Amino acid sequence: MDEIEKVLKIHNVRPTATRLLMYKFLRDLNVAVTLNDIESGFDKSDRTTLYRTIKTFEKHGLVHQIDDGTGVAKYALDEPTSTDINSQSLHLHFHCTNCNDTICLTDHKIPHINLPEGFITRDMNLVLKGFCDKCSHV
Amino acid sequence: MDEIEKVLKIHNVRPTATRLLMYKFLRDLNVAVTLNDIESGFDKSDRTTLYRTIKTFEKHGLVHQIDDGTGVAKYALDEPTSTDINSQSLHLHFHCTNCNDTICLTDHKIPHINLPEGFITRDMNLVLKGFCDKCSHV
DNA sequence: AAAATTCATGCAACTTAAGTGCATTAAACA
DNA sequence: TGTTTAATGCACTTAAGTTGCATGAATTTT
Repeated sequence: MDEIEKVLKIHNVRPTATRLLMYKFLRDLNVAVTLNDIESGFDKSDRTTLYRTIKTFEKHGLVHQIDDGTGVAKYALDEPTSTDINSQSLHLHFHCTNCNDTICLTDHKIPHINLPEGFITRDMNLVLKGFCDKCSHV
Repeated sequence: MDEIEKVLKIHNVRPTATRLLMYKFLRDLNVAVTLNDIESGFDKSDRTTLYRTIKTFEKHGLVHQIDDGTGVAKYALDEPTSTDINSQSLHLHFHCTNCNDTICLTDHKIPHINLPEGFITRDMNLVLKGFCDKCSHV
């Protein structure tokens, strides 16, 4: 059985053709993608199907959504090694304002923040903006 | 002359009726508001005018836009004491997933992050999510 | 002060992304 | 095989953001 097929099944996602293709598509990139990016990579499939596919992935912990401030949702594969759902979201993201790429800095965790009395933190989102390694020395 | 009128003029914004009202509206809140929130607070004005007004404020450093992950842009007044434009954006924001309020934690700055070689940071956005002080002890 | 210019406002329309309803098709299971 | 459950595709809707253009108000120039 295919490797990707295994991953999907482990996460309780039925391995249909579209899903296998989308997983491969995401895996072969190292940047987060919008639904439009995905759409451009697939000739056949309908936009709605792709939308629902990525949402299915998200619900089952295969991808996480990233809000980089551009106003358009992006998605990136979770680390396959991760067991804890919440640890995924606690890494930070870098958004290059030049090439518009957004990447996961998975080994950069968000530092702890002390909040005022009464505030309970359940999740955090940190996006750094600037020039990525490809765009900084141009 | 009105106090608000002075503030606008200092920032090179002509103090029209709509602008004075919107400034007062924002000042009397302690949460960030969406364009819809603003619209609800004004019977008379047109949506476009309010949109352009808040964008004018933003351009002239009177407000900053906050992206709290809800998908809708929010705005909050800058600290009037600030001289540096960039220091405004470096405080962090808290978004309550219960009441949907988003507030500026102006005296909580974003800690420094060491990035890999080649990355240049120009801006950062940190949003903590969870329960605010009003919603946590319910 | 009148004319000219610049800026603000209001209305309509457009764009883009996100999301839903429903019928059809495919897969899984009893 | 027949039944049920899930996935897909098409059409349509919603919501936020944004622009074009004509009108109205304010500021500047003559």
